[in-house]
Amino acid sequence: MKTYTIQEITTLFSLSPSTLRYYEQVGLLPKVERNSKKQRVYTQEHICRIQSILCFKRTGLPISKMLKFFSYESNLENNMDNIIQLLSDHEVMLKVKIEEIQKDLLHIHQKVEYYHKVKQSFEEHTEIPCFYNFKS
Amino acid sequence: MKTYTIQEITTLFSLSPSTLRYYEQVGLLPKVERNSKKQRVYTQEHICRIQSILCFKRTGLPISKMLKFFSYESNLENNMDNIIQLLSDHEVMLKVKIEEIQKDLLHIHQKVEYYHKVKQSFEEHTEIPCFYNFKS
DNA sequence: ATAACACTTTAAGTATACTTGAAGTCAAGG
DNA sequence: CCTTGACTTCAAGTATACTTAAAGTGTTAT
Repeated sequence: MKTYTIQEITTLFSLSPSTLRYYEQVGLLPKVERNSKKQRVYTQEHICRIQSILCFKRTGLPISKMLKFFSYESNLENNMDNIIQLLSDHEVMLKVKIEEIQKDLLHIHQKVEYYHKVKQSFEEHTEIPCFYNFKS
Repeated sequence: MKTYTIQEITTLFSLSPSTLRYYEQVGLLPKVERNSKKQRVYTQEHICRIQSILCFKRTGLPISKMLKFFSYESNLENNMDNIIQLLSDHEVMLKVKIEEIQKDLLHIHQKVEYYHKVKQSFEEHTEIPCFYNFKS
């Protein structure tokens, strides 16, 4: 089975060695075996786990909830409802957040456009447009 | 001109009084006038500013950059390009992030579906489906 | 008058997620 | 042999964004 050094993992995921050790320490990564030099040896399993962690991280799931998720996962029979609940909650939260951010993106885009107009008026010595009106 | 107490602002935006004082302290909110009791008196201007702050906050712009933005805004003539740069960078970053999060949302949704299936198989004593395969 | 209430200031504390520093181990190369 | 490089541990430090505690002020209610 193919294995990976900590360096290979850091380049694969743009994570620092410290972060990987930290994730292991807090329990996000399960037991990482060591080679004869006591150095960490990562496997495909770890890679999958890190992908999950980063997916959760990008979407704003805190480490505490990731830990819950993985603990449910490791004892699935007794946590079927818990795991579904946790994931569904996160999914719902995320959908709301995406909607919010998309509205905010529009606002920001309108600000960019506004300042482009202001710049133009400024360069042409014409009138400066009214300030962009924030409507939430 | 209509004015607002700190309490009114907190209920309007679901922010704590401390947060509002903190925002003022770090310079996110410009000079807040006081009444005879030395209590803060907020105006429509502050409300607009808070809306901007919260928009930036939701989209992940750190306070340090908000401060830059507002300082550029208060001396626009000399910062036309700076303000456009800052906003455009944020806009680009945000678009990338939304795409990322939408992919992640899909993954999470698939996990939810997977565990629903697992639950079903478990209840019906049928076979448990293969683990959902994470493809980034 | 005295207590309650709504604010005030200042400094210190908290949460989250890392990051850094110091000191040590081990195999390989000059 | 001794240095270099890549790791190791463990504890302490950092960044960001608040939050809380302690002590005080001024108007209102009993």
